[in-house]
Amino acid sequence: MTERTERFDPRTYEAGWRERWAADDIYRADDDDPRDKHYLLTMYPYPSGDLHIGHWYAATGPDIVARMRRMQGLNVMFPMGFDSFGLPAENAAIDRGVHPWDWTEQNIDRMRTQFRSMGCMFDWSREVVSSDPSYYRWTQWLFIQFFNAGLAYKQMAAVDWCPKDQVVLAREQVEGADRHCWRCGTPVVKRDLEQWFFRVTRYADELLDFSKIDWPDPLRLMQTNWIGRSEGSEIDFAAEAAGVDPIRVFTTRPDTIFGATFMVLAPEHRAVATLTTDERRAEVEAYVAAARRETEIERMSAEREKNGVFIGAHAINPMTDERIPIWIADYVLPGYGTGAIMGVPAHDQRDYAFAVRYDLPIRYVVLPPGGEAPTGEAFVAHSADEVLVDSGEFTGMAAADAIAAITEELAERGQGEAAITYKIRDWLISRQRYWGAPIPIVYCDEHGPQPVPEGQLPVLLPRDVDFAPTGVSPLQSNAAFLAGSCPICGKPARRETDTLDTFVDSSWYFLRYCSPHDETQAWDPVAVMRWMPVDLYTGGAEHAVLHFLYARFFVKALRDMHHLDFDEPFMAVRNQGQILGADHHRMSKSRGNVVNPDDLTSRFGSDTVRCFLMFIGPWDQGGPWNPSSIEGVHRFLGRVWGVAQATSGQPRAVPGMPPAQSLAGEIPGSGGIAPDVVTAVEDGSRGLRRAAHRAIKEVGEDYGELHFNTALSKLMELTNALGAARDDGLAGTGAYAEAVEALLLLLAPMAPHITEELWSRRGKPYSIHQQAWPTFDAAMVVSEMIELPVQVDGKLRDRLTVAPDTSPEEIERLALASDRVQAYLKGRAPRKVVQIPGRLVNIVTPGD
RNA sequence: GGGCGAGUGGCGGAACGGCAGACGCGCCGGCUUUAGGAGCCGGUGUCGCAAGACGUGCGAGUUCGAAUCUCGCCUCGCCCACCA
Repeated sequence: MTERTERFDPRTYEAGWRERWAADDIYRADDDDPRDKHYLLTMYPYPSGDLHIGHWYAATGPDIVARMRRMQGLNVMFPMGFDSFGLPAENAAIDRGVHPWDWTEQNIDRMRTQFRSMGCMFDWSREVVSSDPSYYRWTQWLFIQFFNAGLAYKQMAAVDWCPKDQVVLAREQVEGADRHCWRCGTPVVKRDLEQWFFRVTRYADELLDFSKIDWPDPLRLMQTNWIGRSEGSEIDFAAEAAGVDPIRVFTTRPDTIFGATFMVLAPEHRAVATLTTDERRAEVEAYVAAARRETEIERMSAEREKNGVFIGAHAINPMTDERIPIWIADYVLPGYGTGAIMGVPAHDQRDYAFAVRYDLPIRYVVLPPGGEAPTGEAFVAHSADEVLVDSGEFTGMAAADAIAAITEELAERGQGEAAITYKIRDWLISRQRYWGAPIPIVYCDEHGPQPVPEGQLPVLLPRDVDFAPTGVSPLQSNAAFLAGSCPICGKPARRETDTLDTFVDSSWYFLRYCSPHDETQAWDPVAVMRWMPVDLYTGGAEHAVLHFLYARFFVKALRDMHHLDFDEPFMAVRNQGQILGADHHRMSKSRGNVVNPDDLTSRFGSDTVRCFLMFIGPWDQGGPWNPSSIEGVHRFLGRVWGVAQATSGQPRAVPGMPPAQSLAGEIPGSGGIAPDVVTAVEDGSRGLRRAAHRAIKEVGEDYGELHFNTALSKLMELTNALGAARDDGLAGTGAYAEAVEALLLLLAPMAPHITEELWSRRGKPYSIHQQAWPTFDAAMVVSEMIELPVQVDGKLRDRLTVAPDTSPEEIERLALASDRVQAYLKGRAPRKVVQIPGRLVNIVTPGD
């Protein structure tokens, strides 16, 4: 008889095991553990109030890997914390009158509890909270290091301003064609403000080098495009007016210089004021003023018609010695290149449109060999066989060669040089809001901006402020906070009231995890040497040009300041996909499509939710929420529950079979099968063992590659094989026990509770999560007989069942002997026989 | 406008250039159950009684053999976008 087991009800055991794991501290990562370290990191979340299903999705993947690596004998650190500075806390305070401190603390408490219900192996003893003074003290210390190294500076600049959030934004935080705020979606405007920056641009070149790290291609590509390196030349165009400096332009196509028939300056270009002639001045000033008033959206729109104003002055084309008019136009951006261009309408679409509108000459100077100048459009091809025409001594030269030759010629004359330009700008880090780390600077009337002495850190964020957004920092409303003193002369000095961008906090939290309780330094160098760099970092791809860029910059800058001795923070990065709402939109409270995991776990238990999330599809893909198959995953765990507790089985409808019980104990379990036992049972147990060993091989590989969906499908196959084996009377045999134990160990990372429960019920030692990962026997993985497809002209026509070591000659003989093959050959000899060992045979007919 | 990625059953999705559709959902049939639910067994790409034919967005190509590689289209998604 199949014995009765208790009904499968995860609610009876899940919470109990979680409590025991926490009490026993089994996930603590010990600095002194002699085994090899493995640092697994998943992005710490913003404590928005409730854990949603996306948090589960993001955390379960790396948790599975962490658990497997631990079972494989590595000393795993898998920490968790909270990115707890930021605007939502402040907005909640404004909307609901809760103080940001309290709002944040309540949310963290709540989310910590919810996180624990997932059964993830986070080492909570290492938790960091970025809004805690014990953390931001060191964020401030880091700012001072950057300041002292010349990597933090304050400058007046035209910056992006979000009118709704009343705060400046970094360039990376302005998104989309309509230039909107990354947080609230409001279109940004330009403002001239004095702001703090980190000098990211100094690291532009090194940030382009991904050779030491294993990151997803799309991520590397996005960063590369964002950094936007362009190689070209800077060229001086002499101004016609006497006593005026030449105007320098940047171009990637110096080979087209003979076609430069005008010059365009950005309206903000500093030469505009001196070059503009008196009769053009009124119009020019009006245009400049209008350009400054316009929003970024209006200015940057590509669809917009080009417009500009002639400033009355002329420059000299250094190659043709022609006089060319100087214009200003807002399609030339002040912050890129030199803020000035040579207008080559024949070879640039924008210049072409501008020239057509203002009737400027268009001269084609680079064409395909033997080609003719197009009419009505610019020729912007970049193929290698373009050739210069009408270009003086360079006529006939290939464009690629001309780029170097013309640049060299200009360099010899002292009128230009090869140059590299980047799109990336320095990182704007100051914010005019309350809930962030105060920038540790004081302003002395005599000594200017001075860093707060390190011994006086942290500069505490005062509780008592009016944080209604007014466009100036709320900290200005607190007189006591404002009153600092100059570290040089001791006289009263006003404190900086801007706070740091929260991306500064997250640019180093992975370092703090290494020694989170160190009160004397940002990190203990020994601990950082022990744990860093991160072996695998997982998180959402939405941070591609934000956090990933900043964190790399931090590590490289700190290395150059001799605070770190490695180049890259994250050796491998993988992005999980996003779980969308059932309506295929991003989950958001306003859409009402947010899925709350608490409801699901109370119905199905945490294991089912974990497995279901991993089964949805490829982890890096995500997808819309569709809970219809969660029942199937729950049923699977129910089958695991059943097969793992079967100690004997009744052969089902197999006439003439001896009772299964009689076999129990006779089969030692490692291949030594009693010779006289019924063949069917022998085959069954060998097949079961093969299934188990295959699963060990493949599930381990899949976990390592983060292919959780296929790993689970293979665990389902093993479970189904166990179910069939039980029904064939194999429960109680050694092979059966081996397969059940393999199943439990392999499933443990994904479903930690049920496997612990079943492991314990089998009388195995606590904890399954501290057992060694199973190993497979390669010989066990191969089948005794394989089925070989036989194709005729690439189409499947028959199958052969042969031993894996059958010779090719024998396989060919068997294949040609097939009636079905002969039906297509019609007595002729094959033209060719293709064999892929172990895979298939293809017989090519002579054809008609 | 530029770049990147993806198109496979009713659905989520499998498939080192080698048996397309693993695994699961759903559906159909059966067993069990007073019923509902749950469970178990079998079936399930399309057309066809069958033999068989046809099938991975469309069209070409490479190959003995293509979902997979190449080229050209179409559709969807993401990123960047007057970056000289």
